[in-house]
Amino acid sequence: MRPLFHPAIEDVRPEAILHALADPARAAIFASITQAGCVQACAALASLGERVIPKSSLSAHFKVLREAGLIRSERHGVEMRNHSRCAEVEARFPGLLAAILNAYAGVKGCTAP
Amino acid sequence: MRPLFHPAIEDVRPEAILHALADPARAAIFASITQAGCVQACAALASLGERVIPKSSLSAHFKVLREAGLIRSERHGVEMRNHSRCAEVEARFPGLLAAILNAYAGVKGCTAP
DNA sequence: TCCCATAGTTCGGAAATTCGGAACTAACGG
DNA sequence: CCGTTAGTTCCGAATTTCCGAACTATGGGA
Repeated sequence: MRPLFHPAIEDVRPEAILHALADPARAAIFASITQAGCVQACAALASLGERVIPKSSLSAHFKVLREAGLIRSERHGVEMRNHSRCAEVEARFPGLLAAILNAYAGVKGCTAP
Repeated sequence: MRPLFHPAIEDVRPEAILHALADPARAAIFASITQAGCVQACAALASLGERVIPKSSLSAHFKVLREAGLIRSERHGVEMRNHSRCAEVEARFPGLLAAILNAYAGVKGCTAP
């Protein structure tokens, strides 16, 4: 259980970000973290949609987001605090995150009957 | 060899777009088509980077881009003409494509020593 | 008309990813 | 020291991706 790897912002690659956010579950997690500013990790996000995400999958999702450079995670007692790195990413790839989150937000409601 | 399936713009999902463009090769193909306005398909794009892409993979890439709603392909004699649907996508997801292509464009040169 | 060349597509199996349950580890609180 | 909470790791099953080989479609001669 090493100190968790976070890429430097200049090592962040666009394909990693797109891949990370190409999964609606991960995008929802990231959107939630970004909106809240700081969320107490996994347990709090286990059921964002209607689907319950198993712990192991959730852990993997956080790892993908972390290694893509989208979030920063640090242990705080028993739990994990996740911060969005959106300011850094915004500086490097202007408009990217806003456009992606916006795109998802736009279709969320369209699934209604 | 059916008439090729293209989703209606309102059926286009953000996750499909992100997934399609999360592959640098596909992103490069899409960028090329978008910049040129209309490109004579596969053969013309077989070696965008340093890597030669086999025909079957190229065909699969075009299929992914097409089914994500990013391009429109139509047969024109022996070859295929591919058009970017960026105007439609822009109307549905404002700023998305520009931000993504911009992000890729920004790091392309950073790989220099 | 028949055959060839060009441009893509489909098939099929190997390689790489993803998913999720079970077991494991870390950090407190009695 | 034991139990509980919060996450991580392991590993097998299911899915996806990759690419060579075979196939299909279209146009141009001879």
